[in-house]
Amino acid sequence: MEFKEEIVKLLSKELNLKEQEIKDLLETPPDPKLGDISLPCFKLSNTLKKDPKVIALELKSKLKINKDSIKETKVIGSYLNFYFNNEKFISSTLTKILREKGRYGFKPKNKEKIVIEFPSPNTNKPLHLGHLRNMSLGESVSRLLESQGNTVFRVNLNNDRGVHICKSMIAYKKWGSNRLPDKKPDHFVGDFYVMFSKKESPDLELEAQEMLRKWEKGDKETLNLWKKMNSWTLQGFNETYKRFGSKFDKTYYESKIYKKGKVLILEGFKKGLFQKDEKGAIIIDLIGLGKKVLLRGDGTSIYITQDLYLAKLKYEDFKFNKSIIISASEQNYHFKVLFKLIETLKFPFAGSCFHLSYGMVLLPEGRMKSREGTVIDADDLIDELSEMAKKEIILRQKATKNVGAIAEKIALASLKCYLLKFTAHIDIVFNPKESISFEGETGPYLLYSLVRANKILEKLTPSLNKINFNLLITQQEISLIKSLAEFLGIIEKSSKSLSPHILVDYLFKLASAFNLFYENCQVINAENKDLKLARASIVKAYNIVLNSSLSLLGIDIVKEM
RNA sequence: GGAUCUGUAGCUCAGCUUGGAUAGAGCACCAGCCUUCUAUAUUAUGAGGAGACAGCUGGGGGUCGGGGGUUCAAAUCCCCCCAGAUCCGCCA
Repeated sequence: MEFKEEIVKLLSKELNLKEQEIKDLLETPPDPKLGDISLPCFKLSNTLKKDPKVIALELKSKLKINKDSIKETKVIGSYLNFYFNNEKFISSTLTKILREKGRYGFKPKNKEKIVIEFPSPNTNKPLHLGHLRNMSLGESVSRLLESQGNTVFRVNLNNDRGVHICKSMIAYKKWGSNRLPDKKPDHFVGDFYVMFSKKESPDLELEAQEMLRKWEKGDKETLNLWKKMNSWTLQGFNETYKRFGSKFDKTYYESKIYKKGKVLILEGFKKGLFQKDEKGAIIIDLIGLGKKVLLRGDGTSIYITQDLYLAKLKYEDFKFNKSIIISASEQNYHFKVLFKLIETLKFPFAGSCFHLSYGMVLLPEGRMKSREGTVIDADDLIDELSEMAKKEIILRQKATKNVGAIAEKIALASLKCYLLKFTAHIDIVFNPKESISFEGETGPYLLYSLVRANKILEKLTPSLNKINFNLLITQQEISLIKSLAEFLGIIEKSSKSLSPHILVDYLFKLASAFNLFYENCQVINAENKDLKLARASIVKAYNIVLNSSLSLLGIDIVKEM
């Protein structure tokens, strides 16, 4: 990075532009033969009124470069290209990584406080594959934000009341014969939801609505059943959260807050921000978003009412600078309305809310539907992947100890990596077989390359003060080191744009650079001791960056596989 | 009908915010590349095991959905059209 800074400073003197403006102009050439950093001169030609080629040539002759860090400059086409002094670049990059270790790429604490809400499930059925995408994003985005110095609060909302909850309850009441769960308790509850849906009729629907009224009136029998079944579901959720590595700083319950949004709407109505329609409901006419009911004619609240209150509650609890909600793209419209409402009410956090929307996770067979029971259950899927990993390990006759524990880690790595490697907002088709393959752009591929690196480090420990970096001259060594240096820009970009896929994408490139190095440059059997140590320092640097990265993705590493 | 998103290699996707050098990966396909031990009458061949643990190289394959526009320059910006997904509920 200091190389780039140096170029920026030199150029800003010659071009009479701000450093940031220069920085934005600079790019990385598509081919290393074209240099390490390049300045396209097309835009400059607009203001300087000269042929871009001429500008590049003039700059080249004017610049007083320090040969110590920039080996040479070349004009190719209308580009002015800078070539780093490799020796200097290598030693400064590796020294930095080996010194900073796990802090490499991380920034010191700032004052930014960010609340991130996920996965906010309904408590009438177990977590499914969609929730896993939600949770993978939630955890990795949280960690990425923390890596850049922000303080992050993870919060979860249990949607634990409403007609959908009553449906599971009705089915249990009718056909459950008061049984206790004989399986994972959230699955037990979910079975009754599916049962209800399969037998759904207008009468049953009415019964569910009637039960909701009883619940809201505080009917004891209904409340007891609700408490019992909800505690089963939540207990099951907690097991899954633990297995998947999700933790929350605070959990909200819809049942406790669903009435409280009312006041906010009524206040807004008094201020004349909202209208009443002919049925007495309070509505708002949002330009471009249509008319939206905020409070029913009978005075009861709806989804948007509660979400408005929750937004305010989160602000009161955490005084955040930024609030992120992770939910499926189906809800894009809902959150647009919510944020518009927050603006209309002029809440102090207006403009600081962000919906991180993710696309649906489809199966090769099509969309999952929980009411039809065609959902991919989260626990079952992890079990299945774990089993597949186990078979693979046994097939390869490796890791005879702890096969189960290793298989579980591989399964989770496969899953998380697959769910994070795509841009969040697109729909994806989940392919279990592809996700767990040991080849290709997969979690196991990354884990495996880390294992390889670690096996070398078990036999050789580089010590910083004895390394002769000048011995590192092969193409594979240099390109791996350049790739390691890119981590700084990647972690920043990935965090800033809330896009773990940028990091994942980079890791595949990095791992592939490492594999090339591994193939071509012997470490343990290197010609002499100095080269051995120098190369081991690259391996160590790789180990550091990959460890950090996997951790940022919420992926646990393995020692062997 | 309206809104949002998506369309890039046979398949799955990056790249689009901020327009720049031959449009990149992975999978699949084709052609290749280590050392050593064991089995085989021998050669061709090649099965199984081991290694710093399952690696690598090259190749073919593209109307960047279609059309128009802006620009010195468009996958990227603007407009129109086509196809798919989602939403448009006093459900959550």
